[in-house]
Amino acid sequence: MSLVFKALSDPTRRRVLEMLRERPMSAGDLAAAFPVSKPTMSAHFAVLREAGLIASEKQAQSVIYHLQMSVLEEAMLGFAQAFGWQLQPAAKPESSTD
Amino acid sequence: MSLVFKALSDPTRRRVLEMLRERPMSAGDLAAAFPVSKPTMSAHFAVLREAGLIASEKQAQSVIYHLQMSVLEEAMLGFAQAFGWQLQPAAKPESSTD
DNA sequence: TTTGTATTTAGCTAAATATCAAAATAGAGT
DNA sequence: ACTCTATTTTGATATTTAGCTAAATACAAA
Repeated sequence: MSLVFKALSDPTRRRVLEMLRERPMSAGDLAAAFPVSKPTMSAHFAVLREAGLIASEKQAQSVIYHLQMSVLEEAMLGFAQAFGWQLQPAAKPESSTD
Repeated sequence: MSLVFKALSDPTRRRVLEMLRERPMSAGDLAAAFPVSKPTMSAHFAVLREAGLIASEKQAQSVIYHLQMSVLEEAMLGFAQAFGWQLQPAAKPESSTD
């Protein structure tokens, strides 16, 4: 749980999670969306991975990251419970179905 | 929001919040519940205070801390919303009414 | 005003974190 | 076997963090 909150304490990493909520994305595509170097982004991915919040699969040269929604949910549920809140998990977002 | 998650990333600080959910407590009483020095606890209180999660009032020699539930709620609501969850806030816990 | 109790600040160390540029690795394609 | 592209690792530096002891502050009480 500490690892999850630590991971969430950085705005870049929170934004990465939000982006991955829409769809899986490659490390490069994610990195391109932020004003920091690719090695720095790689380190952020590592923090998220170690917290269990994202997972990766290799696809040709690329590394595709995807959100592990269940881990995020469990951490939030666990915490919410300690404060007597109820959290109802969500439907997946529509990937701009226009 | 980053400050809140940063504050929550330490188990001692999370436990402090849980204890303050039951009732306001003095710095000393809180400190006595953890196996670290009082200055260390004071630093934890400062982190929680800067995140807005607790507030203090002076009472004679003591400093009484209390939870700012609304700040915690708002941070959680904000985050939950970004992931499409619903969070319903809670009743205050019974302070062992036996 | 001296003493005692409660809490914080100061000053320190060790470990962790965030960032970068440069080098290394992994795969595909030529 | 090269060469390109994508990503991570390495090595360096700066900052932050968690912890400690000792000193300072705040207030009450004697």
